[in-house]
Amino acid sequence: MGATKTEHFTDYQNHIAILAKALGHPARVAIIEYLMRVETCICGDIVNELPLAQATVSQHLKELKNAGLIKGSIEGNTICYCIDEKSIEKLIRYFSQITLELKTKSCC
Amino acid sequence: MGATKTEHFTDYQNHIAILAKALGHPARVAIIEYLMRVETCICGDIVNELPLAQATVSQHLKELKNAGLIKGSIEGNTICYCIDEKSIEKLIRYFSQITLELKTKSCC
DNA sequence: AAACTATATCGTAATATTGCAATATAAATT
DNA sequence: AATTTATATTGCAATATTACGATATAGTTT
Repeated sequence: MGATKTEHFTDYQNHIAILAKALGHPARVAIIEYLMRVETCICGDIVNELPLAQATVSQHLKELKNAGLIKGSIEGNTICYCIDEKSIEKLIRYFSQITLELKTKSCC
Repeated sequence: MGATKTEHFTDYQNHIAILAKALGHPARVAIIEYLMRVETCICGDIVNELPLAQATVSQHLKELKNAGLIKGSIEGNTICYCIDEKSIEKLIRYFSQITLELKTKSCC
């Protein structure tokens, strides 16, 4: 025991959880916000932006990438990381559906 | 080392991360969806809905509650858990802002 | 080619999460 | 009051995450 029992849940539930989990760390939230702010994708600066070691930032970027929240393309020496808008939109749709559904219910 | 360095991030970043982290497990996503679906808050059934032991479900409920995603009110013997709409709306606002900002950028 | 720069990976320690059986608590029913 | 029902807590094992120094990889510059 100890590992998440993903097999008991739907693909959709697992996917939402993966996206949410990737955003479940303030450093990764900060990375997303940084990528949102910068005009160009000069992404090496992410390390300088964050109060974490380069190895740690690289690991966080990897997790965001694995979750599909960002995508990175090699640009010579550097790597250009960008937010994958589609995943953010999926989250918006999901949460919007929840609030919409809640309007029809009378609870607490 | 090993623990998240929350002190280096803003309250807002930490709060978004807390909300996202709470949704970062398929069981908790399933709980939210169940609470969204049911008309009344007969919430003891959550245990029956999920393929997890009662103790595990209780723990997941606690985490959702700590994050502020759900609220529970004691109803005699049972407890009535409900989604806290405000936290979902906060997430919608947050992600909407991100996509809005991205429209003004040209990236990847 | 040697040195430099940017990023990833490895190894590892500290900490957190997941899951559950067993037990505790507390209200409801008999 | 004893039993039942609903939920929470405790304790613990398995696993995952977080963080970082050290090292690897690969493109760039000199």
